[in-house]
Amino acid sequence: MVRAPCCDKVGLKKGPWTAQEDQILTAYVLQHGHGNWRALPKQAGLLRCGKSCRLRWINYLRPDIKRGNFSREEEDTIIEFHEKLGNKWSAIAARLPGRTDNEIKNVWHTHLKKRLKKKSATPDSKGHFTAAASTCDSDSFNSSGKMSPEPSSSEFSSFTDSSTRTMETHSTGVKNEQMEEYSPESIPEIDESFWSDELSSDNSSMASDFPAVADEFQLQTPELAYGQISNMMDDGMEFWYDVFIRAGGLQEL
DNA sequence: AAGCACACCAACCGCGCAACA
DNA sequence: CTGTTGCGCGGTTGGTGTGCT
Repeated sequence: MVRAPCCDKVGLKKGPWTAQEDQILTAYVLQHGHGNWRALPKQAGLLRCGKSCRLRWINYLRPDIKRGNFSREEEDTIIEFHEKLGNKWSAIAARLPGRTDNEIKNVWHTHLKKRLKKKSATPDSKGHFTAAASTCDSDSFNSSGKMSPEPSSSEFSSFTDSSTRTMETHSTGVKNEQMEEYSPESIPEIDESFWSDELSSDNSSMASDFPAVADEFQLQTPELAYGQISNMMDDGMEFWYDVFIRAGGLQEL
């Protein structure tokens, strides 16, 4: 059977999401749940296809999304399960709470594949290193047939670069239309404890305001919901605060 | 300073599958 | 059984930032 592409309707928007669209989608999903993705954009007043909305929500807007650099443990988990499962990114993502299949896929293609190649590289008889045949493919080489440059400072320098940029920009739409309101100095630096489930006493005391949010996202506790939302706010995205309030996530201020 | 190549990642595309009428 | 619909997955693309020459 032949199915028309889901985004073929004239008037449906494609490309990067704007902050306003993010806001509308988030508010709608928080209030009503996603239910039927196909019908959601129409009901929410978005000029997007349901597929696009679903992708945006799953890969970016979900409050339990974990951003920032991958820990060594996470990298090892990805490698381990990729060995077992192959390119089953969703299955691998299921082992890494807060990480999306898309993110894992990107990390694999941009970092871990190279890392494995490097590991599997063996010196030839002249003492030169060549990639093992089993892991060598065309994208190791540029058009002129030379090896792509490896990170210079350390094997994982690109992870640091990646996380820094991720924290600074988040997405094209947010960066362009929302994040510009915040100077880089105004955005607090975020350390590893940012994503920890360990809660401060502050979080615990405030968390009673977040049962609805915790329930909505099947987070373990209201404390966790509060922690995640606080993270967003700390990240300079104050407009999320309004979104959650409007969605009924806060009982009172 | 400008141009180019590369790295990164958000988003799109097409397909397969399951549920349902 | 067949066709339709919706969802989820994996592969791919395109835009943007960064670093090098």
